[in-house]
Amino acid sequence: MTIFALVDCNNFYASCERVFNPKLEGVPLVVLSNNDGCVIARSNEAKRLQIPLGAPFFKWKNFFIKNNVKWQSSNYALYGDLSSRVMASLANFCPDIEIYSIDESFLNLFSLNFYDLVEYCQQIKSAVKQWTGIPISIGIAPTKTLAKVANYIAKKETVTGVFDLRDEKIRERVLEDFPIENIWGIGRRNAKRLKEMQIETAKQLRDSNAKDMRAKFSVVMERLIQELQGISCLPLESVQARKQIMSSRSFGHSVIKLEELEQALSSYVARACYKLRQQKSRAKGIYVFLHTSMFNEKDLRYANSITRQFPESSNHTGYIISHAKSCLRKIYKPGYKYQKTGLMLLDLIDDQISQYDLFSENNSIKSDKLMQTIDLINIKYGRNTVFSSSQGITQPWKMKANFISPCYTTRWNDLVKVI
DNA sequence: TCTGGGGTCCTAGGACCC
DNA sequence: TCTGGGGTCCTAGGACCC
Repeated sequence: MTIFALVDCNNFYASCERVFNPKLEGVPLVVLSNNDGCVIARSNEAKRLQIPLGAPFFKWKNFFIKNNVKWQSSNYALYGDLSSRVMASLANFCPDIEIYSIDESFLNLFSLNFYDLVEYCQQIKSAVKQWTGIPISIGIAPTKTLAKVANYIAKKETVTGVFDLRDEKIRERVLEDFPIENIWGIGRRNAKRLKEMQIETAKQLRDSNAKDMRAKFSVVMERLIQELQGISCLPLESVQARKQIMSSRSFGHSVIKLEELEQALSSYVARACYKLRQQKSRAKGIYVFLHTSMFNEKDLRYANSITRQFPESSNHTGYIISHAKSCLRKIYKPGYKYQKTGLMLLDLIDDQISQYDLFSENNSIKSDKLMQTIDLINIKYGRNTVFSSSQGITQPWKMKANFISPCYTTRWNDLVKVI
């Protein structure tokens, strides 16, 4: 049996910015994507001003100034650190936890059912606020999909920030008013198809024939319908190693030269390989892509990609950089204004079971030690204290982040001083 | 000047095998 | 007139999520 709680941090990135900067409290606040491109998070005040998610900064800047909207570049070091603090706090209350994203967790509260769960969740909420400064909302229900619905209601319609959807009568009333496009797992495409079939509310979808819907859509839709009926199909999942690791960034300015593309790509490889080693995997292949801007109508466009298998699996930054660069040279064409390059590490396997190439001259034990040492130095003294020379020194292609907050919790020099 | 960066799962269809 | 019946693996593409 299961009783799920979905814990969701309210306006997470915006809330993180407020934790150490009280001036941002009570005013409309937005957080910008990499390169200060578009809005990716909004405080409630900003939502009330109808600023849409994805609003391009350069088009909205005047509006922001006029309406006294504050903005910040995104600061993932800060958000990642506050996220792990929130998750650690939650684990204190319920060890049965699945960290679903940077700002969401599912808890299985079944073994705590002897408590009044609504009251228990309110305790969780105030403890997390007190320990981390982050406001959260909690939805309780017998399935994950319903817990998502409950969370939605908790955010919109309650003062307490906790909503319980276990009671069938309450569920009936809520699902009746709940539009299908707000259901977890129904995207724009399927919402449109469902509406064409006169299915517009969660209740109508729940009462449709699951088997028929499976034939029309897929097994995903069948499971979703059962979840709405209160039959749990999606279990709490433990943390699994990623099956692929991606790293890419848009450039601060367009890039034409191959050498600069190589530097950028090498930096992304270094980042991806670090993540790869952290999850104790090796990659057997790589996918490299580059493209020009998709919005620019004046300049010539070009996009290409390439996939390559390695002769032996690896998590060695230097080895993978050399493959990535040779892939890049294959697809690079001079004369274009490139906007982005990146890579995906493919076919990841456990580093314990990897086979070394019998005929390779690489001394893997030695290079493993080297990588471990580099990682340790960079964890202790900050990212990129030691890096590969092919990443370049000046890095003219680097992203813009003109409005970034200090790394209050992860960099000694950025600690808040109390005077 | 200027528009993010990651991920997952499922299905259909082709190649190949016995 | 009239094509066997399984099975696996791989890939591309679609749909969705935060």
